[in-house]
Amino acid sequence: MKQVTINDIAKLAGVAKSTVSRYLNGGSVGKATREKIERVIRETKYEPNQFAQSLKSKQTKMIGVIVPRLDSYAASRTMMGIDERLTEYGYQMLVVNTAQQTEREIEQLYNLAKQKVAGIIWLGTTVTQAHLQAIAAIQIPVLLIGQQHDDVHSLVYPDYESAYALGQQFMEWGHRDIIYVGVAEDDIAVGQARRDGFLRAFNEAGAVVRSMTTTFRIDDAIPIGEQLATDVTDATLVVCATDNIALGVLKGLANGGKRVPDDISVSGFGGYDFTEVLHPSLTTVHLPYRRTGSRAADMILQLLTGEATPMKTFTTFELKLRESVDMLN
Amino acid sequence: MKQVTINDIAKLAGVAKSTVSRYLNGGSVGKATREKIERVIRETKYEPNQFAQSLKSKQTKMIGVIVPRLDSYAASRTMMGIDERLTEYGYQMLVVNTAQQTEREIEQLYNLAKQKVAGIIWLGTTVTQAHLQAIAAIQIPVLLIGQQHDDVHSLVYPDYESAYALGQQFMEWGHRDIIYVGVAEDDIAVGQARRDGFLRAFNEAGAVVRSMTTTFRIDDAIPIGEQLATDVTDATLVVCATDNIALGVLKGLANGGKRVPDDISVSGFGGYDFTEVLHPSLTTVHLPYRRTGSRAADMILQLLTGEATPMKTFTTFELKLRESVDMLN
DNA sequence: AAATGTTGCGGAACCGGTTCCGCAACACAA
DNA sequence: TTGTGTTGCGGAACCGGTTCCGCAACATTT
Repeated sequence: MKQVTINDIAKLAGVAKSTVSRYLNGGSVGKATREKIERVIRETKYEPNQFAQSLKSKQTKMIGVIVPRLDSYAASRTMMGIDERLTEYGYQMLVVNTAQQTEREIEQLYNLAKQKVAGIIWLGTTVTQAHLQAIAAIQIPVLLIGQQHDDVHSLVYPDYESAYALGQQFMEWGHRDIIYVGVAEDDIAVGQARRDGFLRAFNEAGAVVRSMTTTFRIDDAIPIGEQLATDVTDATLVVCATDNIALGVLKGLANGGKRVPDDISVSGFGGYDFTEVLHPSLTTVHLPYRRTGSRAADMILQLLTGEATPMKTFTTFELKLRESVDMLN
Repeated sequence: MKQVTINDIAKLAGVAKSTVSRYLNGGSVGKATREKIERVIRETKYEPNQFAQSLKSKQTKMIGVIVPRLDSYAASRTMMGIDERLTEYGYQMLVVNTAQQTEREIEQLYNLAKQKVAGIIWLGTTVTQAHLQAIAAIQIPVLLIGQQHDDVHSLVYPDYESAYALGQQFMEWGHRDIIYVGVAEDDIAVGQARRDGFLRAFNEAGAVVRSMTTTFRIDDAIPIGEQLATDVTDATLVVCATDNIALGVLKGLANGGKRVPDDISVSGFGGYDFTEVLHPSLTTVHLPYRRTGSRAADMILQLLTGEATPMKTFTTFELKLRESVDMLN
């Protein structure tokens, strides 16, 4: 069960180890020797030691992936997409979790660099100076998903545009008294872009909006729904910044005896699979997480080869207009 | 930006590199030299090269985690738990995805061994001879989660017992005409143990059971629900082998105009978070995925140190009796 | 036939650590 | 003073690859 080394191969084939190495890396090797080496390698099932290789080359066939949470739908789907493509190209995905702590993101950037990953895909929530500094320092291609910054290659969701589009749809359907449930602003994409997209649509139509803030956790949104159920309000629609929030709000409303969409409409954002099988099915924006993961893998691989790659790329989106939002007209 | 090496440290501190190495690994070093080395290391921010270390030691501080799918709730939660604990102990998690293909599990066992992970946590679906052979061959501790086999250390969910308990509860509530929606038998835990647990409870009470089989995908369960909605049947309860199946069945029933639990009851299995916020909230069995992940991390670390560890450990479970199943009496 | 170019291959150095071995310096017991 | 243990440290080998350099053998040109 001992490791077969290049020395063993060399000895068995009766050549120098440098020749074996050259054979493995496509250098010039004569026909006769090539065949000898080939045979020995096949027989011994030789596989090069990756540490020895990396020690010399200062590189690995790994792409680091920094995720804020392991158990978010978006992160899972994105990881699937990344992994799929990476595997095709003989790369491996090294996932590191930051448990939503910004400092850990920075820590992990350095850490991944120490581990000599070939590139890093970063599912970001916010971009700070410390991030940029780290990225500049580590000298490794970094691709940012979900947020944008001029100094980092990024693959971004059209949060603003899709929120605007969905908002316009709601306006068209006659909703004019809206409750918006968002998240804190330090998440630029979700906390700001989505909100601003919606607000623009609402403002353009002259709608009344009441804004509230919660977290990404379902549980925190339930009381908001309950509150809304008891409030005396003329609002016809609750617009939520994520599907999870919508889920909590729906629950809260149900707890308070309100029916959706008969008493009030609710929309989500993100397009989790199961939003379709809810009853009522949830109106939301579908973001192509998985495909985005695949594209991210493609892009980081491109960056590795030094190919020209646009700094910023937008993904598509798709409005899922379903039962949870009523047409008033 | 160049790597600082142990040679640099040795030179700067005016000692031999072996001394530096000894200092780093807790060997005997005099006070004066220790302080010199300490200072130099601090000033240069020296960090040992992991490849060089691994090359010599034939080990890494990584634990491989083999998962069938990256986007399953159970897998995500389990990974969280694993990662949490591993991080505490200075280990890293290397996740590999098998996309539900058994051959890839085996491939990955060998692959992880090649990468010299210290241990492997395997979220299994089925245990074949090829698996056992691989595990024996690679000479690395393997911990199996979710399935069991006498020859492999395993951490297993009480699928049978919890299904039996939940089934008994349903019997107590007076359900006697049951539809069971399960998955294929090649998943021992889900396809067999859960089913058998339920069936035992149903049989003991003399209930009538009709069994159906589907996949783990929500979409595949929808037609089943729809079918059930139109069928002329006296069944009062649909028992599903997973929450996802329950979700699909619920949708199908809703599509067919059936109300849950008024017209018919539905139960799930797994205890996904959002089953609680569904309306109606779903009766299910909660399995402690996250904690199990943490325990798995503990156990694999124990195995590494050669500590005695039981071959088989059961986790707890918790019945979540909620709105989706009616009490008939 | 001599000069020049090409190709195949071996030797040695190197990547950055760890570890074994042996020597020198010192303390302590006899 | 001599002998015996410790302790601290340096030198060298080693882990398993890659790469540079140079030499020999052969092919090609003049």
